Amino acid sequence: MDVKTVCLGILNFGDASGYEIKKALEEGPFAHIHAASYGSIYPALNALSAQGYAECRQMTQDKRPDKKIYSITDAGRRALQESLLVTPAPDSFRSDFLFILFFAELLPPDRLAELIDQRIAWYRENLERMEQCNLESPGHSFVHGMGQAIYRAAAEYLERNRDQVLENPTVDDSGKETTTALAG
Amino acid sequence: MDVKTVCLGILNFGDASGYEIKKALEEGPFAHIHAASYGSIYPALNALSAQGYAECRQMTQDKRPDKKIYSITDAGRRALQESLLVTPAPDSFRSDFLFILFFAELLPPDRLAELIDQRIAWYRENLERMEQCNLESPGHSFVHGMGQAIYRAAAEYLERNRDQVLENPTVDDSGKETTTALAG
DNA sequence: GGTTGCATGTAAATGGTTACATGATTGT
DNA sequence: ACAATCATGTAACCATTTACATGCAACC
Repeated sequence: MDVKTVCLGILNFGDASGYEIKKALEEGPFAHIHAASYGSIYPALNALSAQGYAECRQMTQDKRPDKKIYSITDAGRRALQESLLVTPAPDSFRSDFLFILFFAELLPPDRLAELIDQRIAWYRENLERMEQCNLESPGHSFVHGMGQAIYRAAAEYLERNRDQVLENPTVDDSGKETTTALAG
Repeated sequence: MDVKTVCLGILNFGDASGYEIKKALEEGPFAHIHAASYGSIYPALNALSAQGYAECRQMTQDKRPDKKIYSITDAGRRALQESLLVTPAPDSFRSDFLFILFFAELLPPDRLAELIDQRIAWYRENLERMEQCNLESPGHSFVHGMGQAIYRAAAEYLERNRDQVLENPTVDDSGKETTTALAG
């Protein structure tokens, strides 16, 4: 699912500019599903226009820079519908946080505590923002609810196990022999 | 957190070959934290050796291709510890599944059901595999437990809400005017 | 006077993945 | 006979990010 398809999907919800698409992807309804930078959004919108999947009208604004509002076309709607039918690629997930946590024993305990507390705060903030959010479609509600369920579980886990991992004394690994223990 | 650092981290757990590192990343203890392909792992291991962060010894095996077993060096351990102290980049997450679900109304109901059921099965399989898994360090247990908590929440959510989203009649969007509704 | 928000865009660099090349062994 | 597992590596390709370029308005 490339940025072009993502933009098309957002346009299917309503007309938008590149700037607004970015916002939808980071704070709006599509937050945490697929991030993208301006460097990929603007070229994607140009490509969509060139293919006839989107139309663009210029908007001169008062006391604001000009805007380019994109609308999805019938061809675009058809293309979107088609791309929704392909087998979805497996989720791609990368977490520096979890990677670092894996080596909890190698971290200064106060740093570990800071890391976990920041993460709890992040989940809580997002949960709050998500709760006061108007849902426009069944699909939106479903995905939104799933996100909340996951964040709630993550936050609760961190809160419950925070002290346990902090109490564990930091292992002094000098002279510790390394054994291959990667299976399972 | 690039593939080089990830390899270094895995080597800190124990000696391994490139092939074994890949396995650790997809089925082993590091599964679902950071994926990588051979095309990035092998060059990373070469770079690690060139920098003196890892050492390599050739292993001629019986009835198997030769192996190159890498070990982390003291310099490598120091480099790893340093990279664990930097502020972690925000998690990067991309889900075709959630993106598609967002447009549940545009999908054939049977396709929607198939998608959700496959996903539930995926979570359940992984949960089972994770339960019968030996944990080697406090960090490992912590991350592992968090992964389980999240997968359990996701699976339960899908099971609870599966029928609700399927019962919702598919909206016929012909002639529906599009309004900008991306905020919040 | 500095930062944030609005607004669009490009070029270079990055950091990967995919496909290819090779080949023995074991299981179906 | 065919697929899968083990095992390493390269080169071409790809999508996307980062940094740069520009500029006005509002707020503190």
